[in-house]
Amino acid sequence: MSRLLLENTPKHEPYHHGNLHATLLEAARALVEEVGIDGFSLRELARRAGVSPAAPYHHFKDKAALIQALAQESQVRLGIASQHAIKGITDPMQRLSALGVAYVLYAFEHPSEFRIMFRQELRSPLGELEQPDIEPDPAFVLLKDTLIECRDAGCIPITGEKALELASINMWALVHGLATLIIDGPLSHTFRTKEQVIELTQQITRGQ
Amino acid sequence: MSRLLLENTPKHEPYHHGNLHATLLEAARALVEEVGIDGFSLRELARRAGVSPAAPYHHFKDKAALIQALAQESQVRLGIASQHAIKGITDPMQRLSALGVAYVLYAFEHPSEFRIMFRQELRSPLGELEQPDIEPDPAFVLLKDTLIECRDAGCIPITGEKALELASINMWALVHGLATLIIDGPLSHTFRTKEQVIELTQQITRGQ
DNA sequence: GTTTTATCTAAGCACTGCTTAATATCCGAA
DNA sequence: TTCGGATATTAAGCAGTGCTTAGATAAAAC
Repeated sequence: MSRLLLENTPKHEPYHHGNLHATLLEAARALVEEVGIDGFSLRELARRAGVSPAAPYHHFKDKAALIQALAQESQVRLGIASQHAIKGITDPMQRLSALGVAYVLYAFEHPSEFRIMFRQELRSPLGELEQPDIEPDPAFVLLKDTLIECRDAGCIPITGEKALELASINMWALVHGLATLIIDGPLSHTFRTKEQVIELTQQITRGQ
Repeated sequence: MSRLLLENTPKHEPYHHGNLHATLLEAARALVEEVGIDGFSLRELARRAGVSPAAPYHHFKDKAALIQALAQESQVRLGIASQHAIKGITDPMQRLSALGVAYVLYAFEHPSEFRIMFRQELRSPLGELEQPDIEPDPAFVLLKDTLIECRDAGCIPITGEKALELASINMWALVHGLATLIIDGPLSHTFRTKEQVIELTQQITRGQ
């Protein structure tokens, strides 16, 4: 039983350095948030983890693979944050708005993480088609589900599967664009505080 | 008279290498489009321009400054493309839609250029507050103007300056998010051809 | 023709990603 | 208990990078 549990989590811990794989990811997250994705280097990461510059290459194929892993973690975190945001809210439209705010807020509070999630160039350096499975973005799934709730409750007129797809793309593009403009674009000068960001997002998503 | 004209354009051309400043920008644009922003290097650029690795530093403070200049050029180009897109169209709502399509299409056809325009990290490496003036994005100005046309024609109910600001942010975020999701996000797998992109954008912007 | 100014190069420093070969540590079997 | 094999890590080095400093070259100004 406990054996099964151990086999489930593929960590070979009590070897040399403890669990370097996890340590690297953790340190990488902090480093990226500190110096940005362009200032991020594997050597500095190794330095901070207290290992040699070559050590990370035994846990990640290359720099891009590590960043890819980081991006996947962030996707999960964003999904969790989204679920947290709608917990306790019953009205479908309010759930939808809360999801939007959670999305933009996550970008605002973890800008480097957010950027990494949408930088395809970083992930597969030369189209090596090595992505094991196109895992669906959990935040997007949640958004789509909530949109269905809204439709079923009669709040939004959506007829047909295609209209649903379009509506979800619409909503996603809206909050994603808002997030990008706020953290990297011209809106960054105007909307600085968390409260301003929340208010703007609510106003924008309400208009839908 | 012609002297005045020459003084207007600050090129000191017939020196050493001809006009290296412009040559560098041109070659940089091609190089970035070819290898992406992360694969772009000043040394390779110098190589292609046929000058020494140190030469570009006499025309641009550093790599970030060159990319900044490139981004500014792209902003102008996007503005021109937008103007081109609405030329001849009189109906305000159709003009608005055409603007949206032009925006997304520009991103689709010049993805590297588009990314550069929205990568603040690249431009001022350590917040050196050296940007001379916050020049307004020409494409955004055009969008706002067209939105005013729509309001004045009675197509969209907008009351007050603040509502106008919100509506333009709304529209901008929508097309910007769409563009980002198409070139860097999950929609890149679904929407591949120019025709697909145009159709999607029209459907999305029509829903507004 | 000389001086001044603009333009470019040569050489080098510190850093990077990544590879190859050798080394340390642990685990399980003889 | 020893030992072989798998696991984890290091050392050393290559090619490439951004950027700086000092010097060379050519055009402009006088």
